[in-house]
Amino acid sequence: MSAPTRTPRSSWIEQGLRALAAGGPDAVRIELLARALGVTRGGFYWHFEDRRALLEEILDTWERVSVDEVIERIESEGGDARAKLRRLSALAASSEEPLRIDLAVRDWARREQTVAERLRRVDNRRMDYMRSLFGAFCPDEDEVEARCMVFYSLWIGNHFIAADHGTRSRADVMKRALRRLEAE
Amino acid sequence: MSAPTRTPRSSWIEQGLRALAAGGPDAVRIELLARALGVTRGGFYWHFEDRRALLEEILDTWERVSVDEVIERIESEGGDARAKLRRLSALAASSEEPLRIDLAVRDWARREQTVAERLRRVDNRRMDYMRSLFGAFCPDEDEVEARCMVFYSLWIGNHFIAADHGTRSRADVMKRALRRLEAE
DNA sequence: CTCCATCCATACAGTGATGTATGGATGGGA
DNA sequence: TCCCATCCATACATCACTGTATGGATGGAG
Repeated sequence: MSAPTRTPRSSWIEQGLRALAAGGPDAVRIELLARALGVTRGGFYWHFEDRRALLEEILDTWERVSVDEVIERIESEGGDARAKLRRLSALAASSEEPLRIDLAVRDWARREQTVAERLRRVDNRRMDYMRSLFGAFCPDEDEVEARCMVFYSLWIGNHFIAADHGTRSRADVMKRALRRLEAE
Repeated sequence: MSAPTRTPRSSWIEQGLRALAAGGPDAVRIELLARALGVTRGGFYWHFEDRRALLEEILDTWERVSVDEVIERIESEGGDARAKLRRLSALAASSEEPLRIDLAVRDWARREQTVAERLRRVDNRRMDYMRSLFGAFCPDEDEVEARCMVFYSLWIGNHFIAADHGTRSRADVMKRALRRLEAE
């Protein structure tokens, strides 16, 4: 062991994730990351082969974290399936960075096959978790699948849809939309 | 009148929309559009002030067309509200260019205020149309709003979500998810 | 046939990024 | 103390694109 690694690999990845969340993959520019980190690009090419390699690692960490992060956060507080679903929808309604990364990756996946595959793995794992929650109080498997899709679509759509709702707030509309998903 | 306008304004906009659909706003590069049109950038700057101006006009045409296009297509074939909703969901399930533009704009709007405002206008007009359809057989206004949100979220989410559904097809799951929206 | 609106090609200067090469700087371990 | 792993700065060549300037080309109107 030696030298306290001043701007380690992980710093570049973290900054890259921030850039991805803010402006999509095209905003992940080494020059800009370096400026944000207060250094020049000098060290970057010591850590990474090229920009492509950074993008890969950014996706690696996203894929590794984005499922566990969500599930652990929900599971940690206990409660029954309905309570967990309510917390999950509350989490999905927030606009924190992890969620913004999620949306950026989702758009990115539309034009890059490799990204699409990662997204598929993430979505499948999250779906599995949701299936377990809905399955806890809903016996019909087709119905469970449909509710998962509605739930997840609301989760995503909430952030991609810009409509107003008259006197109602978005939160109210979401509440009502989610309510019937909890039925027997 | 004179000269048959070989590569008119509209050609640049159309090509721009294609690029936007395929790769997002960052893919709308004048150089590339010119190459795709078989000309050089020479004529571009005769038609447009700069790249920004093209982007504006691309959004203008998208905003002008993307609502009417959808509604006219649904209304033209008649039927009752439920039939129209079924045709609307079928249309939303397709993966044609207009829809891909829609998704690209949706992501773009997350980082550009002016784009977000346009999207808001479009989403509000579409929501109004959906309200009229659900309102035709659903008396409770809060319920109408919730169903609109679920419907529209499925519409959008269907393309941003990459999950599999075991033995079921996505179409089956969507069908089941949409079914209960048609209830009294 | 000529003219003019319309459009195109080319050349140029400039910008902001990528990736490479090289010579440090820095600080903990031996 | 000095060595070496780790990281940084700088300079360079290159690329892709933007916007400007200018001199055509083209073809219908008159």
